[in-house]
Amino acid sequence: MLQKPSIPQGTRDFGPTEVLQRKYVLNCIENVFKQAGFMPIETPSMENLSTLTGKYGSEGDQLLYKIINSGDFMKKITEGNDATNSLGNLTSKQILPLIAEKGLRYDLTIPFARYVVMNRNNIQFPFKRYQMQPVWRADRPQKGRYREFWQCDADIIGSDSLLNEFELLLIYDQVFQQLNVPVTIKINNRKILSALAEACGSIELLNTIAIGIDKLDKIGLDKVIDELKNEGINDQAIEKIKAYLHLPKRIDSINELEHICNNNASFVKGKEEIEALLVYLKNRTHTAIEIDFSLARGLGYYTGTIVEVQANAGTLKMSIGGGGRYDNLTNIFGLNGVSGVGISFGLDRICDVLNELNLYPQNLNAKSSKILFCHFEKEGQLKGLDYTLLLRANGIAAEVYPDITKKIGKQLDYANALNIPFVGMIGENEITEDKIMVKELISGNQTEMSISDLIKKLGH
RNA sequence: GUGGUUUUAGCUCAGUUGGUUAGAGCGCCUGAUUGUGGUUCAGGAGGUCGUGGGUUCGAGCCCCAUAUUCCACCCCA
Repeated sequence: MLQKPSIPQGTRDFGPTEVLQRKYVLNCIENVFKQAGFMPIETPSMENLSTLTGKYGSEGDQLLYKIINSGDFMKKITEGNDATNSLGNLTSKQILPLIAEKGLRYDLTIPFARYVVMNRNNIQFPFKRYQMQPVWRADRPQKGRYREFWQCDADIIGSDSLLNEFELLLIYDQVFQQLNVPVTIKINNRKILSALAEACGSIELLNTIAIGIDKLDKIGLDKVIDELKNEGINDQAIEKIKAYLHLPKRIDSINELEHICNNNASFVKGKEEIEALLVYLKNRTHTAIEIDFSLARGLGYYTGTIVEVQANAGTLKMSIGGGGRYDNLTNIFGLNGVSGVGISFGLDRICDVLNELNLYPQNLNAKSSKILFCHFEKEGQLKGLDYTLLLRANGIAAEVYPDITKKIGKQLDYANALNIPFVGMIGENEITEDKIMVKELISGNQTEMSISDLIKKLGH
């Protein structure tokens, strides 16, 4: 049965060019991570569902890919007393834990927290780790949004110091400078948002308010206010939020905030943290850093500094990186009093931006082979093979045209298509003279030379 | 998860109110050039029209289902 091949929605194949482009970005990020003293770890693609569920909010749980149990996965259901009758009455939510106990990881932070708790006795704190691996989300795909994508995370866990925040911002600064991507780094502090929520009546409102004001740049002030009213925020609180959102994106605004938030405890702490971070940042970074009190970020576990990176050029409006401080992430796994802070690079979106802005180095997809040996019969091919091995032994990448053909044009086409700069032609004359006709494809110039001269020519 | 959109040759796309054998450009192959490519000229191959049903004498075109693409929500890297 002939079947048209396809891949699942939201996944992609990467050809040689794309893989090389992705590796270029990965290398850049990894080098900066290493230079800043971070050590690599890797965790499995799948985690126990109990590790993943409930960590990303109810929305997040729905986006988790679940892995159906091996073997007779219906056993636990059919074993029930009134099994056959009740099966139809069970909801998906009730059936799920009976048939699936593993899921694909949704991000790298939760698996990291799990790793830290499991290895706490072998870890030297503060622990600086980086991790570059794919993650999966059962989201509906669109531009810049995939079901399988890579994150590159760096986290420092086991230290409260705001120096860590600074180090991570510096990593953003350096990576995007090296990649030549103009970006804006936005920072805020969850404690300021908590202070606002408290001033509006209750800390319970934090999530509602955060989600609302996070949309400010996208839908505008009026619509944000409308949404918050619909969520049941009272008029007095609305006035406070309005005043909050009217503040210019500058650190000076913090003084106005003091009044809006009644200078409550959360506010005082948040202000302290932001100001301490600014001391570190002063004159030490090149990227535009924006204090944006409307930045909220979705993931629920952040408790202090939050950060998000957006490209200033190109059409991608979504963030290409983000992170923040989480004080209690390891608590859920039974380890208290360990604070961490981390950032993440969205590899796929960064690659999308580089692609659109044409920021990849020119010769990235050039084949490493310097020369292709062409020939007309078996004898020439064998000669070319010996030359190839000799060149490789001298550290020069080379290859032989694999098929025997009289058509030299075809062999030249091949070299052209693959950006191999030289061809070495070996026919009857060359064999008897023990020479190679070396042609440079760009200029079309060709000269006959011995293999030792060729090694010298391509040697450096 | 909600609403819309896309799918026709290897690629980018035409295809009229349903009507003979579904087209173009680029690419590919062959030859002019039996040992010299990127130019030119001549010729050629390649399509179950995303998939499965239905309506019709007749469907690329109309209807239903499904997959996929992109977009807006939701949310997020």
